[in-house]
Amino acid sequence: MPRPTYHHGDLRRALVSEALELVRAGGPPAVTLREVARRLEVSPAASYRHFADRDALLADVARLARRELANRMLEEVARVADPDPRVGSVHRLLAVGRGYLGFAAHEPNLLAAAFLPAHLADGEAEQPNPWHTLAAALDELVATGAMPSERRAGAESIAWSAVHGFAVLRANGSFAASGEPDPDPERLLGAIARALDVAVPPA
Amino acid sequence: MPRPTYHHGDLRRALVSEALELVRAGGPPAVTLREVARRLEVSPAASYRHFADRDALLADVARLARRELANRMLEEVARVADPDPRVGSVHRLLAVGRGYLGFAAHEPNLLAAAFLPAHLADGEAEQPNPWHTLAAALDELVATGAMPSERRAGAESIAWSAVHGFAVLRANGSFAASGEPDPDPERLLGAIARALDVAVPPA
DNA sequence: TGTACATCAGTGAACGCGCGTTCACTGATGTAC
DNA sequence: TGTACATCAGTGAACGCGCGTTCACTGATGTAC
Repeated sequence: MPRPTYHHGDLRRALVSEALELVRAGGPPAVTLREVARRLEVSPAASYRHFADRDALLADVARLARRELANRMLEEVARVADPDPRVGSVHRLLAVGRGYLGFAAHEPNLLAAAFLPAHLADGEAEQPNPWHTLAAALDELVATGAMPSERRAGAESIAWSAVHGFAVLRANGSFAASGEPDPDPERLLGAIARALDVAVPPA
Repeated sequence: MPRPTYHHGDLRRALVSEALELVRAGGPPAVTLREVARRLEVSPAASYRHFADRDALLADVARLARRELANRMLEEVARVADPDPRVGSVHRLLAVGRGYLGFAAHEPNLLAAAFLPAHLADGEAEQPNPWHTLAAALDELVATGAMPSERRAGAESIAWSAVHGFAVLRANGSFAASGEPDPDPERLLGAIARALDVAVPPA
């Protein structure tokens, strides 16, 4: 059935979300303007009414992917209910990492897309933002005394590296190929806490 | 000047090494059979005398990249001269990580290529091998008492994740984009040691 | 040492493909009066 | 409320491109006698 009207209504949004589906299934290289148009039953030239070129479309996909990642992290954080501020702050840090790893496990291609270039307009900030979510959790650790303040500087890059590397290596099958078939994400989170001198309270 | 003889002499090796140069400059997608042939001044069909298809060529490139990575790690390990076995074992672990990070910094595209699928024949093992190099360093730590043996299980995935994530995030500009412009690799290595409960002796 | 011939490693032309992008166009929408 | 017209968001055909791969071929090499 052809769409009822000549005009689509919300083609821009439809293009981005169809592109996101293609990424989900086949990674960024799977996004072609022609395939997106085909799925939307629209001519290949139609997308040029809304995006300058393929890269501009992908940039929007990347933003969406980053937003989904950050949301996933925040959901996991919101789950933490411990009333003690210090204990809670530790569990919130772990939750941030857990959200990242969970997202990566369910949507490996979306994680890859999140690292595509951004095309941000000047002064524009992405909200919510994975990096800031991590930074906030680390700040809270210092505030509650769960992490020594000397460990704060550069802590983002340590935590992020560990979690990201784990996600990538698991996704591309490197662990499996190396005889470490299925490493435990919780163990990695514990290792990160140790690296930051954060004492993990018993759950 | 056309090559002196109709036959090339060692086209297979030439194909792989030219492909490796293309990867070095532009990553795996930059490898096309036609471009490789062009640079070697050989017809596009010539490569089919030596490789079943493009993937088979890339698989060989991947092996070479892995070997270069492992060699870089081993070079760094060989630099460690500390006579004390315990102290030496710690420095050798750090050297393994330093080799990985150095390789990644100098050849980001080769690191990516190292993770392409392998096409290993049955029972064939790659030697030297990045994973085994890391595993050996960890074994040595336990043997010298520098790392508690309870930390040994799963230690590869922790160390590898941190180092790989750091390499990838630095290469794709994520740190820079997040306001952490230039995190210190040595700091990361220290964090890994802490995560594994390895006491780092003063250098 | 010389010749016949099988094998090997190249050639060059062609195939079909899907892509991004441009172009002149047209149908639908919305605004001014 | 109705009509004229500008604007907007699509169409469809075409462009040029570079790719992987196949095919019948041919020049060079090496082996048997």
